[in-house]
Amino acid sequence: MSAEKSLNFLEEIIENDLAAGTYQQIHTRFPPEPNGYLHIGHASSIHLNFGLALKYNGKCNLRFDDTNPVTEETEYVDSIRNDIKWLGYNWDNEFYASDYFEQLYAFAQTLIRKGLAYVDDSSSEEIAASKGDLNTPGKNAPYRDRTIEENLALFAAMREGKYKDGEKVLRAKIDMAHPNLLLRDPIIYRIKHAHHHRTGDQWCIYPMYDFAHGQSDSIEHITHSICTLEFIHHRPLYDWFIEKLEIYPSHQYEFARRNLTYTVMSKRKLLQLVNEKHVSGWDDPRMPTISGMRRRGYTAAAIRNFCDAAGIAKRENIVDIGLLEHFVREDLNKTALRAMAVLDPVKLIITNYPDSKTEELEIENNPEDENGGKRKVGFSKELWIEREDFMEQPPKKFFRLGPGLQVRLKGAYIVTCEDYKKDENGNITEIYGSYYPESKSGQDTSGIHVKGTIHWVSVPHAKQAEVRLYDRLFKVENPAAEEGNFKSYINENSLQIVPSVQIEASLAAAITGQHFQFLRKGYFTLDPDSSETHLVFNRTVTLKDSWAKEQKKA
RNA sequence: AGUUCAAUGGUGUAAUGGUAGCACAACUGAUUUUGGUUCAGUUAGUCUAGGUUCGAAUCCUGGUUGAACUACCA
Repeated sequence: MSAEKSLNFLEEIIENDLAAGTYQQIHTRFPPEPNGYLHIGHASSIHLNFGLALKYNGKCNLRFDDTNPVTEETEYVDSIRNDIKWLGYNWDNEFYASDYFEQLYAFAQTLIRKGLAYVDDSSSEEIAASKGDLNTPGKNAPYRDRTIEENLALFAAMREGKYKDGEKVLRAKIDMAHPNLLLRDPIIYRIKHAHHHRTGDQWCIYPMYDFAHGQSDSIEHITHSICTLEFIHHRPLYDWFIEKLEIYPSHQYEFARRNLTYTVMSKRKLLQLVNEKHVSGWDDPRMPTISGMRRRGYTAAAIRNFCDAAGIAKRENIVDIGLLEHFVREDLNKTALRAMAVLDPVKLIITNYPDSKTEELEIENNPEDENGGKRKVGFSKELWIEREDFMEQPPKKFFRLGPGLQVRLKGAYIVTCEDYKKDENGNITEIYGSYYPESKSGQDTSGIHVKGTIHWVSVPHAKQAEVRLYDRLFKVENPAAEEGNFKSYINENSLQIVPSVQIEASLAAAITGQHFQFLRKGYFTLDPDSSETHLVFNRTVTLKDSWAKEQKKA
């Protein structure tokens, strides 16, 4: 009965391939370079590659594209593995491009033997100069016509470490006048006397991306090699190597990378934010990294649902961060335990409640979950309530406290505001009200109906915690597209620390990564910075607030 | 300027020559012991000019706009 979900262009290609019998089983791969942390864009690619394998009963490899020893580190490998698992995916095989260095070397020799590759002694500058430009064909290098034997010997000498970095390169012999600059005799091997995170000092020559990626796909019999749009110009080269090497014909398909409003996504820019201390690290809760979002309190399910809803296509895009937040709220609404916390406290004194009396009230943990159970919350004469829940001169539709106004205290009683006290600066210091004993939650016989319910924390029962409120990292929707440096658009108020928030006692038992909804205030999670004596909560996302909207209009 | 790719409500994404749909956002209203949730509803779109066709978002041609490509990065 359910409406059939439409296919994206890759699913269509796959279904056609499967139907035509081109493949019995599809095989995809997620191929990160271990030179940084994964972000929401990678999540999109992970969800795509692993999701396709799952949907079509295929396989998906994790392959680290580690062909540049100077940028890659084991630390990144570990974080990438961890993030993928956290997102809920398991790879069929874990491979490294560096596993294939010997094979890749042999492929290069094959190309030389076919007269399709040569060693070039030109400097980097000379190569760039002879490359031509978008409108000018390039010129052949003087070393282009060396004999096969000479090339073989020189390439072997390169491997043996006879030359310094930059002294020689191996180039594919294609066409220096090709309109696609990438086919103007691309460099396929370069000399780097550098320590590799896995192969150590075994090699001093390393294959370039173009000479490693397609061949790695081919070695692994990847059927659908999915990458982002900027590699579209590489596809002819990808195909050329496979054709000339006569190896398993993997195919490359490109989709548009996922951009989000109010953030940046390029690794280079994210690295700058980290290095220049605009954020506390890769896992700063404001970062669009998987680790940052996890710390912020986003759930893996929310991220997966987001990726699913946003879909994929081939056009440039920038998705509203609000869509991600929607799925975070949707997931957390179903699962997060409710609790009460007063961020900006002011005291409410219930004048007709006995001085020494306290009560243990039972309040539901999650109204969305019938089996969620209840918790005990202490109640007494003096309560903390939110400063913004009281107004001296309340407007028409203000359903909170003000002189003469009535509200229900969540899970407790209905109170009427009678009086309030101010200091010499006009700040409210105390609010006084009286309660109706017969209006107790769950056994209300008062017959009174109130429009508003507010949260509260009993003063003698309260614990304290630090709360970190996050706003968007940038002031503009698309910082990367703005004039000038993207960093000039950083929102300097993206982190607001509230050092002492009044929380209900049950929150003292919170554990890192646990999700809560602080009633009426938003979703929060315990930050790893917390200790036994000092609790720190991150605000994951606010609740939707139609009152705030109403006020904005006024 | 060359090459390549793309263009559907504010945003993202469907419709595969035959009723332009879905989600988010926005806006109404109802329900609500969270101004949350839930429910009902409203607004809003095929870049442009031609062509093919009984019929075009879809195919063709021109234009416009955007993106990518000139790293010994991936």
